[in-house]
Amino acid sequence: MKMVQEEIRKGPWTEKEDFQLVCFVGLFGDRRWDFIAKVSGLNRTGKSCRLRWVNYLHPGLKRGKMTPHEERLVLELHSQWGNRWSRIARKLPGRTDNEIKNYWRTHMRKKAQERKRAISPSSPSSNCSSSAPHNPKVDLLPFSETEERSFHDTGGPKALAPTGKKTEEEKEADKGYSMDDIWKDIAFSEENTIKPVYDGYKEEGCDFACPPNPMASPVWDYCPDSLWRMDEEESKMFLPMSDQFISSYEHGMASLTG
DNA sequence: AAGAGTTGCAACCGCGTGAGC
DNA sequence: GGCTCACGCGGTTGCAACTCT
Repeated sequence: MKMVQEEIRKGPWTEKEDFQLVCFVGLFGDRRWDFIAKVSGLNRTGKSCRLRWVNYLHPGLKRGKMTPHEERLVLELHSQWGNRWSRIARKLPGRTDNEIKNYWRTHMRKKAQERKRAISPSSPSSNCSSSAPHNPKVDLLPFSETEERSFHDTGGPKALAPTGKKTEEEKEADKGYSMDDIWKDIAFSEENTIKPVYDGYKEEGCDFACPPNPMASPVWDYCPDSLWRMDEEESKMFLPMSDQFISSYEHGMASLTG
């Protein structure tokens, strides 16, 4: 029993930590993160544990490149919802909000650069007349702000509807024109050439109905199925036994590596 | 081959929200 | 109703891997 509070660990996770986390999530579920962080013996915050689980260790995760279908879906949904990454992620089983966010940023950065290159040689200041001097991001916009496209500034088409109650998208729009609105604009212009492919994933939540992916978290191989069927009562028996997991991890590694 | 620049991704941070007291 | 705490989300950063010169 350690009496001295060790320093909270940060930075990249080790395989050992991953294994510990997977096991304890199996025992206690993926809700009580602070609790898991404490009892697991990982010197991590609950937040950090949750993030690691959601973005990397979750069994339903797909890994690897986005498929063209997924890419289109991201564009489509982003044009509807804006930067609601978690919401978008629910429509892409096996993809995380972080992954989609990263994809979007890098993808759109590229597009912006390409667009800039395409525009700049012939008309370096052609659309500057309508842009605010203190708002350089407007230079990237492929079109001036008009009512036709104003739904991007308000988070999507729904926001155009004159409803009494503000939708989440409307609230989002109240925040003003952010950097990401640029990406929205770019996406919107793409949208005109890309046919929507949204094919009716279940509306409610992410059910991870995708087939098990062999690329998904390797740590799962080490964790016995039976762990996942334990109820909380049973799991209490394992509470003080994080060291056991470590040794079983080492055993698992040893058997895998021969 | 080596250094500089770029890209992609994992992880952290800050804030908003909702549940429990 | 107000307070506290944990969780979830979106934005941002850091760094390893990759590409270019």
